Amino acid sequence: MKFSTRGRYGVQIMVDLAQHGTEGPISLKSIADRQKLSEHYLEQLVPELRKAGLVKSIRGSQGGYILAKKPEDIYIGDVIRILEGPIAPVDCTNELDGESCCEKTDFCITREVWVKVRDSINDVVDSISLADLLHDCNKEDVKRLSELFE
Amino acid sequence: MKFSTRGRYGVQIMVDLAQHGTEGPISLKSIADRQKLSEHYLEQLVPELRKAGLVKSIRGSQGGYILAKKPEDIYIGDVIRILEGPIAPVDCTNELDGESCCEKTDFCITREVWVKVRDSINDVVDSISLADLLHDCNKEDVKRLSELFE
DNA sequence: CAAATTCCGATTGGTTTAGTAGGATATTAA
DNA sequence: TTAATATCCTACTAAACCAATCGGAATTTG
Repeated sequence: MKFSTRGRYGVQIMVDLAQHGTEGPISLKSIADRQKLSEHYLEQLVPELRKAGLVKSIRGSQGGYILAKKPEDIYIGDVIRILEGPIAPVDCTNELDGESCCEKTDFCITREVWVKVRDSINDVVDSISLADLLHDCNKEDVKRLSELFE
Repeated sequence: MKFSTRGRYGVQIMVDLAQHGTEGPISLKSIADRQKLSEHYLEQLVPELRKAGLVKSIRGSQGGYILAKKPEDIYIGDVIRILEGPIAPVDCTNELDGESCCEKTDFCITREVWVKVRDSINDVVDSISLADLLHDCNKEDVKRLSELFE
């Protein structure tokens, strides 16, 4: 029960863009350097965020990416679902009715568990915006930075 | 973000045992037949549930498995964690402090997301007992059975 | 003893994951 | 106009993981 690197790196990319977005387009290279990730691998992920309308790209020299919306309007759930596909702890929770997948078992008694888990995860990630994360991050940054001088 | 078959089958096994547990030891073969699963594969899973104290085994002819506790005292979360390992959407949420894994990123801003997801999943699966599932199942069974005669 | 059953370790085929390789296209700056 | 910097795009690959299978050994009942 793990998120893959796609969702994790995706959130890191968005946070990085939010933190540096005031400085004009941010190149993948600079994100990869800061976050210690493979630039080439990120190249596979960011276009999907672009196609989904979460970031905009500027090609060519001095180009890069910027957020397509305010951090307040970008939810972590969207980032994760774009890169990982729908959040569904088991496949049959994706379907509208549980009929087609569950004829094997006793009327799919266990389905209730997976549906509740699915809804709970989606509720959490859909309740956290990029702005929420940044806000906490800044407070944390200040705290840790000040600790360095104690 | 999926549970593997280990957790899913594990819950199915426990539900099956709860449904038929009054009839003495239940063989894996009968569970595998009812749930349409590979008996040999289940053989890998059930011993782990036994070692964890969730089921008891009776060896030899006419042997099988029975629940080791009342269905009210068996929580789905335990079944899943025994078979899948700790529920942690990313690895670093397993650690007591986020220090050792997160030096790469900007003070691990994103960790907050994964911690909340982890806690939310655990809360859900730890709030559902085997008895809860059985209760819902029986109502559903009755409803569906009656629909067959309409 | 024969059948049924749990128990145990090794192996396998397939899929997924995380990344690499190599280049095409677009833009800027010198 | 040319060199440098970027995004963009399609393949490919090595390693890990998953789901299951295989082949038996040990235990108990009838």
